[in-house]
Amino acid sequence: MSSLPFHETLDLSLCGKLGRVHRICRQAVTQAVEPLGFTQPRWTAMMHIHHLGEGCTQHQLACSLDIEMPSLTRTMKQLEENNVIERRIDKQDKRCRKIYFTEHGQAQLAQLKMRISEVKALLYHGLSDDELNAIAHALVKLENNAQQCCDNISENGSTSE
Amino acid sequence: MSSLPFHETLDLSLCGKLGRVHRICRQAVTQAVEPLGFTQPRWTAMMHIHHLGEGCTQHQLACSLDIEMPSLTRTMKQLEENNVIERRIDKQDKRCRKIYFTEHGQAQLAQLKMRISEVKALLYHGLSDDELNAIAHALVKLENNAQQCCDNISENGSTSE
DNA sequence: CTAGATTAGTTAGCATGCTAAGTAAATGGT
DNA sequence: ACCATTTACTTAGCATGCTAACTAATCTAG
Repeated sequence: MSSLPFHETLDLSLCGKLGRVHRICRQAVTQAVEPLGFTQPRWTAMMHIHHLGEGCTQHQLACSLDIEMPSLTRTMKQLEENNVIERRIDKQDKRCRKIYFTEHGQAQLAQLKMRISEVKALLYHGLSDDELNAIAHALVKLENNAQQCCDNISENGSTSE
Repeated sequence: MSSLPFHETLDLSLCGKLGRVHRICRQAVTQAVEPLGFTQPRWTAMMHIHHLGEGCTQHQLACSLDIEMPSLTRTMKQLEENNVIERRIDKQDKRCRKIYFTEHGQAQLAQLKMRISEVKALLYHGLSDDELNAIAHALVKLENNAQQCCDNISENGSTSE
């Protein structure tokens, strides 16, 4: 059963497996950081803000997170309500809202980084760097193929001649 | 940038990458079968019913799909409304609803199988069997690690002594 | 300088996973 | 035989992604 080649295994659950692993990994991290008041989209946003640097715009953050603006808007509101970030309208470009950590947010970030690295160690346990790299590259290929797939279909879908 | 080892790449998006690839793959398949009236949960369910054999129960199907019953209930209703399946209460055990394809459903299934195998070929383009197997095994490990992670936390969370 | 296009962000509402809590049937202990 | 538990399924409502359509600010032509 479990010795089937990958493409056979996935015959019935192509996307399913990815989705399932995604959900369960998300849950693992979420459980670890829940006591701090963070859900997955919130902690992910925190880490990316940290990475981009304070003062980044929501647009930059959405690109970094690879999600759409409306998805981000919701998370930003929550983080603001929880008093971990604040958004200040840019003086130069009044459309932009730049993101900063509050003092409380800084402290939370430090906690987050610790907990996340702990969970990450658990998740990656028994997986060599080679395996991790293999997954990463295969995922990138899959993503690109799927992207092309979508593009082709949407082109041919409307202008079919 | 893209030459970072996997664990570095994922530092900021641990679950994110999986989720993204999942979403884009799902979209690729969905676009292909949309003309037939199937969304991802619907076509996946169709394939699994086919695999389990007509007459399977919703519970069996949910296990096969690895989703919860309420998620399945919604999909079953939709498939029934679209006249591709019907559910008959089991004579032996009146709690169970056994699933059968309608005639229309049989025809749709044949169409589905064709389209899906086409998309699958596109998605797997450029990925060797070795790579696919590597991904599959790594995903299984990740899933198991995450599962243990969740279990540990929920144990220690409440009975902490 | 003003009209139209672009860009940043929001709001509204859909899709699909989930959990919690309900119903109805089957099962099991006394 | 009857009450408690378990099982199959449903309903209600949350979480987090999305798209479509909006506002407000900026940019670009003329």
